[in-house]
Amino acid sequence: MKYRDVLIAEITPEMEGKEVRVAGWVHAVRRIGKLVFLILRDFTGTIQVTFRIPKDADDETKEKYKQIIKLVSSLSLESVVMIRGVVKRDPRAPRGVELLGKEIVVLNEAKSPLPLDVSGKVDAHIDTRLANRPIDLRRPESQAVLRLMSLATKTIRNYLYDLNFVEVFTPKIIASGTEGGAQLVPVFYFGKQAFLAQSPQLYKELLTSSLEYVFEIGPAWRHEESDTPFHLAEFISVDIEMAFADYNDVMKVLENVIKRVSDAIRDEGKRWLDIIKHEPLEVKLPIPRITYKEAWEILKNEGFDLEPGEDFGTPELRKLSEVLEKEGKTSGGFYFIVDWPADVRPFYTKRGKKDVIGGKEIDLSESFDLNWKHLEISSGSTRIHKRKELEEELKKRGLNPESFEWYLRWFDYGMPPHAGWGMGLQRLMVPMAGIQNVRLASTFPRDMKRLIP
RNA sequence: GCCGCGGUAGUAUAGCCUGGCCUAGUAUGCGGGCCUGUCGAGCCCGUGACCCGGGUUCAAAUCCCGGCCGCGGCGCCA
Repeated sequence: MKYRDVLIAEITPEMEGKEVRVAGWVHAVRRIGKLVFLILRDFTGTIQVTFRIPKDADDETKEKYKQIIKLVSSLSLESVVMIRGVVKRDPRAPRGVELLGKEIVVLNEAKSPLPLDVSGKVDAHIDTRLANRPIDLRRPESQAVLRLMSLATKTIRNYLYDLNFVEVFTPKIIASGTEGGAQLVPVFYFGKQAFLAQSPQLYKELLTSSLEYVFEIGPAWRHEESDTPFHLAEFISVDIEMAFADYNDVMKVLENVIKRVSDAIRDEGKRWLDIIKHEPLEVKLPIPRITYKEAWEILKNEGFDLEPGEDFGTPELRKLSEVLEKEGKTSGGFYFIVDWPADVRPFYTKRGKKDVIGGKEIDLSESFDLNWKHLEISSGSTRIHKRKELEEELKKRGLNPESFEWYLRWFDYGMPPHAGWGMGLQRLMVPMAGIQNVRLASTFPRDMKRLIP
C-alpha cells in the first residue's frame, strides 16, 4: 500500500486541486453538524482535513460521505490513518490550506483514554512523561529537545571532521575500571567479570599514537548514587583526544564546538526553539577563563568554608557562576575554570605549575572544566604521556599500576604528547534547549530507578 | 544515603491548614445528543478518583504513625 506521497509540511496553497495521500496520527477531531474537521499530524507538522458531503452529489455518493463522516467523528485520538484528499486553498483553514477528504483508511486504531495528552491541553509530570515516553515524544515540545540534540550532534561531527578528526568507536565492554572511583556497571562476559565503560578515556588516548586526532560520540555508564536532574546512569559522551596538543589547544576546539552548536541551534533550530519558547544563547569567543585559584578566592570572599585545593560542590558553583555573571565574565552563561589542583583530577592529568592558595602551596595541573552556570558540561586536560609519571600518579591515588599494564605498556613505544576532553551531550542540551532535566534529552533515560521503557 | 515537599478519575488540578455542608468540584479525555467553517470550537446529558496499612474520632480525602512511590535540594560522582 502506498501510504503517503507528500509530507504534511510540503502541502502548500499552490498545490490547489492536486490529489495527495498523507499518513499520520489523528491529532484532533472537531465535528460541526454534518461537517467534520480532522487535524492530521506527521513528523513535519499538522494539516486540517475537511470531510463534507458534496452538494451536487448523487444519493449513493452522499451516503458514502455520510459513512466517512460518521467514521471520522468517532475516531479516537492518536489513531494512525492514511487519507486521500484534494488540496484546497482556503483562508478559513489554519494554514490557508487544507485537504478535502475523499478517503480514509484506519491503519491502527488507538485505545483511549491515552496515558497522557498529546495535544498539549493538559500537561503531565515528568514521571508520567517518561513512563509513557513513546507517546510523550509525539508532543512537539518533547520532540524538539531530541531534534535540537540531533542538530547539535551533526554540528559537532561536521566541525571535528573539518579539523581532520576521525570518528572512532572504542570498546564498551571493558576489563576493569578506567580510573577507579565511579561505580561501574558489571556484566558477564564469556564467564568472566567485565564492566560497561564509564568513559572511552584510556582507549582514545592510545589512539592518539596512530590516528592522532580522534573523537567519539557514544554511551557511557556510571552507577553513581546520583539522583539529580543532571545525572543519568547511561549518558552520551562526546570525547576528543588530540596528539601534539595541550589543554589550551583543546579548549579552543571546545569553545568553537560550543559556539557552532549554539549558532546552529539559533539558526537551523529556530522552528524547534519557537515550539519550546526558548531563547537561543549568544556565545561570544573566547569563553572567559578563570583559574581555580581565582574561583577559590571568590568563594572564600563569599563566605564558603573551603580548604585550599578542595573540589567545588554544587552550592559553590551556583554562587561562583552568579558572581561571574554579574561581572560579565561568562559568555552565554559559559565559563572555564582552569588549572585545577592535581590531586582532585584523575591520574592521567599532567601536572602544571605550583601556586600558593590560601597560604598553602598547591600542585596544579593543566586541566579545565567548562561550566554553564552551576553545571559541569565538559572537563579536559593535557594528559601525561610518560609511563613513569603515570605510574607515580596511580600510586599516589592508591591504584595499582599492574592493573593498568594493558594501558601503560603502550607508552613505552612512542606515545605522543596529547590532550583532550569529554562532554556530556545531554548536559549540553540544558542550556541549548532550556530543559530542567537531562532525562528530557534522552530518548529512554536510564537512571537509578528507570529501566523501562 | 540525608533533608524538604508531595501522592485525589487515563491526564492535570480544587478541596486538606480550620474533620461533618464531599452524594469529592473543575479542565481534558471517553460515551451519547444538537450544530455545514471549526481552529484549545461551543452547548446539553452521561462516565470515571481520595497510594497502601494501622490509629484517633460519633464522624477522616482532611488529623497522627508506618510503608511504598514521586519530585526537589544536598551528598556521592575522572
